[in-house]
Order: sequence, then C-alpha cells, then structure tokens
Amino acid sequence: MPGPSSTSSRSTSTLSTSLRTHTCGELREEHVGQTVTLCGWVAKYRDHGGVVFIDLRDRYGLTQLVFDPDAGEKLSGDGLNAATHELARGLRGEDVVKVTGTVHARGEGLVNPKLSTGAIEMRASGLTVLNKAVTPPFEPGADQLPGEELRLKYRYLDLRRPALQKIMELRHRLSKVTRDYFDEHGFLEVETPILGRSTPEGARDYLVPSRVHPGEFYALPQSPQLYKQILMVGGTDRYFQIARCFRDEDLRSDRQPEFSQIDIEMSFVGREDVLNAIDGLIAAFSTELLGKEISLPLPRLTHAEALDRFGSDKPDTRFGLELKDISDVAAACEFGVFNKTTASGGKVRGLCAPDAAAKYSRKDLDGLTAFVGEWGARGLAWFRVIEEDGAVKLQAPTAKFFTAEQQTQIIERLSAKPGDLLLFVADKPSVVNAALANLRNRLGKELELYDPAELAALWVLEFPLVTRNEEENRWEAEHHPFCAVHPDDEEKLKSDPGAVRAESYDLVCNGYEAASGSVRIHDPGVQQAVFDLIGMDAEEAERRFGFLLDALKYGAPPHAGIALGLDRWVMILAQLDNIRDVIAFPKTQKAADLMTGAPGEVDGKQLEELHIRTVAPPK
RNA sequence: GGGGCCGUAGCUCAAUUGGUUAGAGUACCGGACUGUCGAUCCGGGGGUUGCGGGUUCAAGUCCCGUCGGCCUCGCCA
Repeated sequence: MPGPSSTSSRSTSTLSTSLRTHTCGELREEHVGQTVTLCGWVAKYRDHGGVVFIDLRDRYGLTQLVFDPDAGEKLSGDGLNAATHELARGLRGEDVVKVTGTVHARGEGLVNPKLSTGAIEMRASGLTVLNKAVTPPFEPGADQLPGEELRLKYRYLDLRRPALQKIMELRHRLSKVTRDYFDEHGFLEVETPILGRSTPEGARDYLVPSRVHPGEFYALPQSPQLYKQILMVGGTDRYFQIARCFRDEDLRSDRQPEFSQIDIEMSFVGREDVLNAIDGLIAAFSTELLGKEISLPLPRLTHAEALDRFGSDKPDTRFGLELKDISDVAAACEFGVFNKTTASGGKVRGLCAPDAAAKYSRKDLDGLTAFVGEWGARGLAWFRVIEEDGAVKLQAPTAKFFTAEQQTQIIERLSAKPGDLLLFVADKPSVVNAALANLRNRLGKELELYDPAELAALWVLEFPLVTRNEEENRWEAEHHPFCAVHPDDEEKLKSDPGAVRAESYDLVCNGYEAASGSVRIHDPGVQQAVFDLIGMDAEEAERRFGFLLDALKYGAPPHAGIALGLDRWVMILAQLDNIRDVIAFPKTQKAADLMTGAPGEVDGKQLEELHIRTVAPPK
C-alpha cells in the first residue's frame, strides 16, 4: 500500500492500554532493556523443544517473542518458569494472548530484515491466553489465499490479513481527507433520510414495508439527489455527505447493492466552480494518500471527443492506443466486410498495438476475435505491419484486398511501424466503439502499456442530455431529469433533442467512472421543457417529484453538484480491481452476506404486522 | 433473464481414453529437537469428489437438473 504516512509510522503512544504497553509494530532498538507487555494474535509458532518462538501479530505489525526455558539462569530478570514455558508450547495459530517480557537486541546474524521490528525480540516471562482459538479454516498469514467464498464466510479472519487492514486504513484516511477538505471549504455535512419515498426512473429500489401504513413502502435511497437539491433551496449553500446508497440491480466486480458516495451540492455556482472544487479534492487524495503531486486542472475531454479517441465515455488515459477511423479507405478497398459495412452506414475503426505483431499468434488473434464478439462485433480484421524490399506494408490473409496505396494510407493513419499489429472492427458505430474500447483496455494491460500505480483522472464533459430508448420509442434522461441544458443548445430541445448537450460532467479515473454530476435546472420553464421531452406530463411530474418542484418555486438558488463513488476511489487508489476488497462486509454477486446469512426468512408474526404476504415464485 | 469458468481432505491443488485401495503440500494430532523466522526430522488421523438423477460391466471424470462462488451481456437516471 502506497502512502507517505500511515498509522504504524505515527506515534502509537496513545495505543497503550490497561492490557498492553505497546503494539506489535512498535518496538525498536531504542526500546532495548525495557519491560513491555504486548497483546495480539499468534501468527506462527516455532517450537525447538527448548526455546519457543512466537510471532505475535496485531494491526500494527509483527513482533517475535522468545520463550527460553534457561532464561532464568542465564539472564537475571527474565525468569521464565516451567509452567509458562509449557503454556507457550501449546500456543497455536490465532490464539489471542497477552505477553510480558524484556526487549532485547537480536544477536549478530539474527536480525530479520523483513520485519520492521526485526532488530529486536521480546524475551517473555509472563503469558496469559486471553482467548484460545479453535483451528481456523484458513490462516490469515498464509501466502496463498483461499477461495473468496470462504473468505466472505469467515470475514473476521480475512480482515486480520495485513493487506485488508491496510485497505481499511486507506479507506478511513480517504474519508478523513474528504471531511477535512470540505470542512475547510465551508461545506456542511448533513445527513439525509435512509427511509424515503420511491421515485421511479433509475435503478430498482430496495423497499421497506410500513407497519403503520398498510400496503405502503419506504424506499432506500439510490442517492440523496432530491434531498441535496432541497438543501440548497433550504439555504445550506454548500453540502456534502458520505452517504450510503442502495440499488437493487445485478452486481459486477465494481458494483455492490449498497455503496458509499461522497455526495456534494453547491449554491450560486456554475460548472467551473464544481470542477475546481473536485480538482482540489482529487489533488488532496493524491498528495495525502499516495504522496504524489498531481497537476491541476485535471484534463478535460468532451463526451464526443472521448468516444472518438477512445470509443468510451470512461477512457483509461494511462496509455495511448487511440482509435483511428479508416472508413474512407475501407469504402474504396476490395475487402467485402469493409466496403459493405461502410456502404450501409457503418464505420471501420481500429487501433495500432505497438510491437505486438510477434506477440499474438493466430490462435491468440482468434481469442481477440472472440473477445470483441462479446460486444457484438462480428469479426476482427488484423494486419501485421512488415518491411519488405524497403517498403512498409500489411501482412495478413486479407491484405491482398488492399492496394499498396491503401495499405500505406492505413499505416500512416495509425502511425504504424514495422512490428506493430493493427486491429479493426467494422460495424455500426456503437458496436465498433464498444468492441474497440474493451479491446483497447485488454491490450493496454496485456502489453503493459502503462504504470499501474499511475493516477490518470480526467473530466468528460457535455454528455448528451437524452438518449433514445429504441424499444420504447422515447427519449430518456442520460443523467437525470433535473440536469441543466447546455446554454447554446436550449433551442434544439424541440428540433433536435439528440444533439442537445447537458451541463453534466463525469470524473473518470483509470477507466472507471469515479464521479458524476451536473448543473441543475432552476428555471421552471426549462424544467417543464425537459419533462415534455422525456414524455413526462405535468401530472406525472407532480406525482413523482412534486415536493422538489414545489421547493423550486419558493426561491431556489442556481445550484450544481456531483457524487464520487467512495468505494471505487479506494479501489483505484489501492490498485485493486474488485470492490469487495474495499468493503469490510461485502455481499456476493447474488447480494447475499455469507457471514450473517442475510437475506433470511423472518417470523410469520413480523410479516403479519407489516401486512405482507409472500408468494412463491413460479417454477 | 442470457453466456462463460469453477466446486475433490480444514485449506491450496493433483488424479492417463471412463478402469485397482482418490494422492501431494499445508494445517491438525503425537513424538524428537535449545536461535528459528516458509524451522527441521519421524509418525498419525482426516474424503457423501457441492447436491439429486441418468448412461455404463465400471463415473471425481460423460449427460441432465439443481445449489453455491466468480467473470460478463442485458440492467445500473
């Protein structure tokens, strides 16, 4: 875990308790000669028949304890009686003990450079077993991790692993940096309700039945969106909250049913004010948590440019490998797949994998073809760039369909050199982008085109206000219905809705959507126009969001906000690709807690009180 | 809702085309050993091969179903 400072390097004097004088990560040569008491878990025992070594572990580190049966004779003051020695011989992994002894410098050649406490050891004289452990299903200290199912069931054992403890510490410190930062900038942390009202659109709600209102339900918040806007109407001016959010949708490696947002809203601001505020927060994350300066302002891309260059609205910009369009060349060539696609309005785009021609066999390329198939691409055209008789040309079974001039055009368009591998997808633009964006991420990783420790954060601006739902034949809000319209595009609301840009912004980092927000509508006329566009009549809007619309009539300041995914930020900063590892008690892909068994059945009486009757699902 | 991978000792894994008594490391138990830090050495116990069904002379292995975990498409304003 990176970081300029951590708890273990701070003064730990305050960690002394009535049971211990120091922690297991604390003792150094300067403590030699002192009598100390440590508490912790037995990480390892090495019994030599006579002398017994115990590695004692707590959150702060590992200290070697020595139980020497001859100590009483050899070293005055370190007396170890036979009963204590025998007790030490019976210690096993994960026993919780309290040990008193004297700090000794380790002898010549006995220093363990792998331990921060490796220059010393404690010669134990007293031992109390505070809690004898049964044999654990896995060892928190083992190199090899057990399956995740087991780790989740015995989460308390998993949490003892130093790696997980470091992540919990990082998460704590990220929260602390966040609170300090917003406090310094005049923000108030305000709590909003967990039991709220269901406001359709968006994700599926988690519902809570009401006992006193038969047949009615609260909904857990998908985000505090409406409350924070109302706080602005309420004159809070600057609000933030580390808010728990709930969404009953299918999970992914970066999605949990309950997660935390760093939620922000500001009054009397425009887009730049929010972006500047968050730039500062990200810089604080980098300096305080990684010990690395980051240059501000963060880079910005428009949504259109992000799609054009990376095929994605959340590009990983730690590496290049940008997408290039060769539709014009494809239209003119003799390769049927290419010219038919362009003739029917499709695009041909591709990327140049540097020095990769020799790294991917035919079988590997078949694998890449299958990979892009996951996003609907029906094929992947590939060419190796070679130099032959002084000419740089394409080599592939399909190369014969391209004239020498076309080959040169393609090579120049992708800035390719001999040894590079060119990969193209021909399809409708959405498929081309999805396939190539995912291929780009895969190649970036496989070809090690970036430093995994780098933090590449950028803003993606000017998302479309609405997207077309082809199935239901209507426009849908891309962000949410309260998102302001780009000032230059207001007149297009009726004439060309798909081209209307929103006053919205996403913060993308290392390929993850790490924050999302917008300037809000505070003009009732524009709000009505947006509702009209997404097919929501006044009555329906009133029923769903009436309380917000009412609030906006009573003096609403121009306001804007954003929310950062706290779990995702911890994941990114810790260089992990799994959100469960940054949550103390995460849920499985089926939203179950393997430790507690949640969700579980309840008493019939509880259901009765809640006026609930369950129906078994059809087979 | 769809697709894919996985499930064998407490744990991590192995087991030829379907073929004898399902093995190894580690953990655990017993013994030996006075400076280890992956301690070492000797010995031992430990299995409903997730569960149910089917094919077969014979199933850990093949087929169907089911449960669980992971990845993913849809979904996630």
